[in-house]
Parts: sequence; C-alpha cells; structure tokens
Amino acid sequence: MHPRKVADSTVRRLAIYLRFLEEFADQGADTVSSGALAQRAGTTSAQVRKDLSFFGSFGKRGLGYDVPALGARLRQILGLTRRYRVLLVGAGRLAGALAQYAGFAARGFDVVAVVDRDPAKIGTCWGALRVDDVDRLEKIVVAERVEIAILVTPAEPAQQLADRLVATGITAILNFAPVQLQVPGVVEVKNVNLAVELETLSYALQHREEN
Amino acid sequence: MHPRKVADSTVRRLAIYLRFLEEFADQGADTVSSGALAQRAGTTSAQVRKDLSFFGSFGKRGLGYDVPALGARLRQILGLTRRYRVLLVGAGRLAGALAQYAGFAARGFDVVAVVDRDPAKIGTCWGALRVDDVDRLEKIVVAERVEIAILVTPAEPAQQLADRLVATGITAILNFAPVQLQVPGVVEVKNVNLAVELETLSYALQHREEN
DNA sequence: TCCTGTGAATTAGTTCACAGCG
DNA sequence: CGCTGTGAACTAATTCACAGGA
Repeated sequence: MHPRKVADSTVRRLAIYLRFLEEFADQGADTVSSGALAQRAGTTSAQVRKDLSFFGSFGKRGLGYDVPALGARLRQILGLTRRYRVLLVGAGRLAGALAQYAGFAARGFDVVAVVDRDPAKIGTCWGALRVDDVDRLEKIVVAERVEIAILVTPAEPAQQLADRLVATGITAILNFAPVQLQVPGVVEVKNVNLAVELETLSYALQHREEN
Repeated sequence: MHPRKVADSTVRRLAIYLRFLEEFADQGADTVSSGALAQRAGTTSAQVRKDLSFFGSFGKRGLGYDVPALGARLRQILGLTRRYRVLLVGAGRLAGALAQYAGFAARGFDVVAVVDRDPAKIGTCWGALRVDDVDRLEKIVVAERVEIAILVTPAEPAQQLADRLVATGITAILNFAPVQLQVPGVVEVKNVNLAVELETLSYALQHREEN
C-alpha cells in the first residue's frame, strides 16, 4: 500500500492530479480515465496509472476511475484529510502574499502566526494576524501548535532560524531563502527559489536558437 | 560546448552554483573546488564536475576553479549577461511581491509593466510602475519590448492570457496559475505551484512514521 | 471493446573510480 | 599529491506493450 520510497516527482504529480480531479468533480463527471487526467496534467496515461499504482489499484478496467473516490484517496495519500498549522518566518511582501494565498487555506494549510525581526513590522496586523517578534518564535511554535514553518527571509539569517525551528521540534520547513539548509534527517525541507525559475527560462531562451 | 540537451535538473543546479560562487567571490576566494561548491549546494563533487563538464572544462587539476572566471562562464551559460524585460500579468499580492523582489533585479530581470483586469487596481502605482488594463496587454508587450511574462492569475483566465501572450510573440512564460498551459513548442513555460510544495511536505509528514 | 495494472524495455540521471594534468 | 574530467557502472524514472477484468 505504502511503498518504501516514492519519487518526489510522483508525489508532485499526485497533487496535480488531485487539482484536476476536483475540477472534473465540479463539472459533475463521475468517472475519469487516466488519459483524460494525463491530458490536463500534461503527462501520459501510462504515467498516471503508474503513479497511482504505487498506492494500490483504484480504477475499473474499461471504465476509468471513480472521481470522488480517487479524490478522497489522493487526499488521504497526500495527508490532506486534516488541517495544518503554519508559521511564517519573515513578514516581507512575499510572506504577505503567502499569508493571504487562498490556495493554501483551500488545501488545509492555515497560517496561524507571523514573526519578523523588524520593529517597524512587529505589531502590525495582517487581517486577523498580528506580526510577532521573532524573539518569541519558540513560544509561538508551542502556543500555536505549529507543525510547518515557511521561511521567507533573506539568505543570511535562514540557517540560524532553521536551527531554532528544529530545536522547537518543527519537522517540516518550506524554504524560500536561497540557501541549502543543514537540518537533521527527520526534518523535511522543500526549497523554492523563484530566481532559479527565471534563470532556467533565460537559459532556455539563450540556447533555443542553437539547436 | 553546448550539448543538444541538458537536463533541467542540471540547469537548476548551475543557477545554484552561481549563487554560491558569488558568495565565495564576496569572501575574496579566488579558487574553489567542486567539493566546496557541492557542500554549499547540497550535492556531490562528482555532480558538480559532471554538470560543468556539459559546457566545457574550466577547472585546473589539483587546484579547482577560478571563482570569477567560472562565475562569468555560468552567467554566460545561463543567459545572464544581459537584462530581460518582464511583464507581470495579474496584480495581486503575489505579483506585488514579485515586482519588488530584489532577487529578480539582481539577476537582470526587470519588471517593466503590470496588467490586471480589476478596475480598482488599474491606475494604482507600485513604486515606479503603474498597473495597466489587461486589455492593453498586446500594446504593452510591443511598446515595452517585453521578453518574459509572469502569469500570476487564478486558473480560469490563465490559458486565454497565455494564448494572447503567445500571439504577441512572447516565448517565455513563468506560470504561477495551477493549470498546464497549452502552448506551441517554441514557447518555454516554467510552472511554479506553491500549494503543491506544501502538499509534498504534508505527504512527507504523513508517511514518515510508516518506514 | 475499453481502459486499467504492471512487468519489461528503454531512457535519463547520478555516482563511481581512475587516468591524467598542474 | 590534489583535484578535474569523464567513460563506465549503476540507479532511478519513464514509456512500452499487453494480459486481463469490467
């Protein structure tokens, strides 16, 4: 049922399939084929079937997949049957965008606190949230029962903040700082580097004509 | 020199190496070994050497790589020896964060225009930028000589906007909308899906104990 | 017949290991 | 010696192709 190790690329695609499954559900479809999902997700039907097969077989031959059932199963696989309490470390513009981002709340990720170092930001309100002093990070993690931290700081303080987060027992970090965080093996880190994304585009532009 | 096809994963790592190379340069180092770069970037020395070897051999055996020379070469490979004119399509909070993001400007990506559909946003100013009407998208792309578009809209209008961008001749799109854009083969698209990143974290949390 | 589930084949990507140059 | 550059070996991921159930 749960294989030892599933590729990160597979997990990402499952999340994407779930998004399109919900779209199909909204349109009232009750079954969907691997081919139809693949088309929406930009992959192949074999890839969809293989990805799903790591977790069991939920399709009906000749028919496809039951839309609500597969959706429920994907949510279960992805751990989306419950809500998560998220802390934003850093209160810059990007943090502000993430705090309001409907896509997080819709998937069960609730931003419950924001901290920053800048006295000018501390105490200001973001909707229902109040920006707190980063000095109180440890207290906040405990009091708010934070499970996931999103690091949205410059590169320099990121490692030290990660160390403090890990010390409080946080085991999941989404890192937007352009550093490779050193953390114990039990801590899950996913890195997002927006500049790198643009740089891969400029690479592609640069090299396109040369083929 | 420029192989037919270099893996996306390699290009991403090159961008990351460049970031750490600049750090080494700031610290006054004049040479760096593949091992030192690997440590910072969270990979192996063999991986670093292999990645670089796709584009030539710039190291000195027994010594390592010349920091400024390798930096210049990586910038050249990644197409970062010039500046790019970027259009933001969508003027939400995330777009606002991207418009101000120092990491883009530092790498040569200049946001030269922002468009939105919402009359309440059109005409408002973001620093030196004025939010323009999305109806004028085609005119703006031409007048501002836009080369890269960043799509920061909800899912629904994204494909239609991509079609319009492609029609104007844009060949590079960074897409934050949770859809798989259908574009001609000459157009480069990179997708960023922030919710998917959190979902891979929740997957990891869900499955960690089960090993 | 249609579409899934899955071994097998293939392709892609990473790591090894060592020859060779500074 | 030390560290690069690179074929060879290995591992991972994707695609093929088809048996088999609805």
